[in-house]
Amino acid sequence: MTATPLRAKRAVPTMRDVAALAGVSTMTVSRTLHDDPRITDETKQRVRVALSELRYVRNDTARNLRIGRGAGAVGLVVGNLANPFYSQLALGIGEVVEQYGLTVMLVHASGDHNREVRLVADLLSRRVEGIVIAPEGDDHRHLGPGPMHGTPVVFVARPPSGISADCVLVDDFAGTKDATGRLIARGHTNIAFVGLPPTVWSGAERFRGFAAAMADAQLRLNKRYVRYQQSDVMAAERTVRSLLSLAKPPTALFAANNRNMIGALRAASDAGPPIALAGFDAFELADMLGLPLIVVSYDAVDLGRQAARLLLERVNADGAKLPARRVIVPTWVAEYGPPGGQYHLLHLPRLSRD
Amino acid sequence: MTATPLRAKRAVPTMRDVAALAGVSTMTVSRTLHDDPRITDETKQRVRVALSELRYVRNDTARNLRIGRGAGAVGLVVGNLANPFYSQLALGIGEVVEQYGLTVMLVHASGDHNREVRLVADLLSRRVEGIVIAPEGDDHRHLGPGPMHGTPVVFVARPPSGISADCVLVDDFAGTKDATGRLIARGHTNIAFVGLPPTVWSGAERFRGFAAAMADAQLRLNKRYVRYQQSDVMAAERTVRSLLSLAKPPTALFAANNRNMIGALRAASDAGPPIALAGFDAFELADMLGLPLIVVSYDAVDLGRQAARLLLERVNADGAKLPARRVIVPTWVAEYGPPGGQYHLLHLPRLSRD
DNA sequence: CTGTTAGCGCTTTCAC
DNA sequence: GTGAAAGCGCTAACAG
Repeated sequence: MTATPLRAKRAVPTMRDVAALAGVSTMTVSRTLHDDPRITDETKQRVRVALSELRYVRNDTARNLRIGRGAGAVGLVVGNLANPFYSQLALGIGEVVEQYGLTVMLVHASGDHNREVRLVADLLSRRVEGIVIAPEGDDHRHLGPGPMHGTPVVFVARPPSGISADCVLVDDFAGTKDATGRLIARGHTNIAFVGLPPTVWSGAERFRGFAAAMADAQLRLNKRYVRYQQSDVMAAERTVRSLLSLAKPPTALFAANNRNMIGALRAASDAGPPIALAGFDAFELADMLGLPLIVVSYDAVDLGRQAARLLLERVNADGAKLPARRVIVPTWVAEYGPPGGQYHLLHLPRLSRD
Repeated sequence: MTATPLRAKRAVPTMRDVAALAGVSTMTVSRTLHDDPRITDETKQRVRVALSELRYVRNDTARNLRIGRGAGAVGLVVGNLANPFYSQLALGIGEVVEQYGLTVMLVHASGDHNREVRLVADLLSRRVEGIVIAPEGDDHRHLGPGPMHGTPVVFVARPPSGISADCVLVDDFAGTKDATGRLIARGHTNIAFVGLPPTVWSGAERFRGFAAAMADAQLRLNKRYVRYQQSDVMAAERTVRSLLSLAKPPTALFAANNRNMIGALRAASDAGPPIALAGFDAFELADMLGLPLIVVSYDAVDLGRQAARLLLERVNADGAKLPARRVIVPTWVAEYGPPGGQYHLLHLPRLSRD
């Protein structure tokens, strides 16, 4: 009875194994893999047989170390993967970087600044070629050229503060102003704003757009109609419920993002004074709710693509100084209403009915 | 993986630089980083000053090579990141692997088998510690122990075919059977099935659950009510529209996934014979549509967690043979209806119950 | 045409 | 307590 060695931790074959089997040196194997024209076809053939015999897979970790590259990956730091914005972003980035033989290392900061700092350091020690980040907060020192040792960083959705870097932003201001203007055009004057924390850039910009539309129409902002909070469906629902129970409730509101809009929808679906809704971020089935709705959309996948392109330009620039660039992704506004077109009748009763 | 050469020769300091600055050897730097007790506190202090002076970041690529580890990452191969199932999966996996100091390398196969084969080979050459995959098709040879050289693989949502591997599945059969049973309990006998291609496992299982519920109720399957197609909203919409225009249209249908359900909703919202809807996969706002709806849900984040746990056990088992395991994630059924409870009156007029 | 040498940045081993 | 040497798997540079 022969003691068949338990194949414990069968090591992945290296170039040495292939070379030994083919009776050549490792360099010949390496050159065969790169299809170096100087190697004889017969030799190549022998090597290829050994390669497939052993099912050789090149160790890119070792290769990258030798050729002075990093991990051959770009880091993507997102806040909340459950938000479709981030999955679309990842999609767009992956699409572009893949064409350069790079992959995406995805990490999830969960909205925690300290965690983000740790994760960025971690990506750095893994020697990613660059980082795309939607940063938390407005302390971006850990993303500066010093700590990053020149590893390129592209900001998405928020501009860098205190440091200089490329960024790709959404046209938060214009989108919000446009949508708010449409509420006003429908005759609303008492419009609430269910906002994000004003410390986050998009929150501030969207509020600015809201305020600009109001000012253009010579409407004054009612402070009791302006609320801020973390992006959270339940919190938004409570906020909107409290708005609706005011002595003089607003007749319309602008929800500063997807999550707030969903919360507003839930609150508005309860019995209560009717309210017209507008908000930032498209969401599936918006058109199927049978409710009058104004939605600001943008192409998050394209935002990812653009961010990846900026990043790769910088990676390839090889230390040459490019000026910091800022790309603004456009928004558009969609309006949905009930199928019968009984918009005002059904949902804006203050305008034509009651 | 051969692509455009990227050369980014950034001047990240190495241990040699730190050692030189501190006037010690690289070993002392290494030991200081690991807080080796044999190094004097004064020496450590000197090294630490140099470390922070240069903002040293360890090169984990080199470290992993030396200590015989891979990339310190797990590969995640998904079909369609735009599907929330995959983002939730990524979330659960990230949550677990991060506790072991690993990151997630995310790649996107876009439903293309050949692409998937390439991407898996690529992850392998990057020496990921393991792979979680929701594979396309039923040819899983590229994921067998031979090509993978023993790199652990965990299948999600579909079981391995032709090879043995761990997998985490959704209880497609039970969920579908339960939901279909509820349609039957409401008096429906003419029930359509808007299915996935029967070649995908979850498609087959969901159909099996549907058929089992019908058989239990001694109802016969009407072939004209059973349709299959790619998971695509517009295709599903067309399919359901054609079902509704049959001489004798079904009074209810089961949509085999999220995408098909959305398509069915769109078709059913047109003028046409009313139809009761049931389907697989939760979706946001299901409860807000004001439509009678039966939805099969499951916890995709937890599915990711479980997959990651199986994978890590195998990674840590270090070659010891574990038997292939199969975890089934449970489903539950939620029923939604219009707020007024006028369920049948509004949407199932053919029924006289209640 | 093919092989040898050296070294990417780190850590294991052994010497002092 | 600290350092020198060797090598993880690969490839650039130079031999032959």
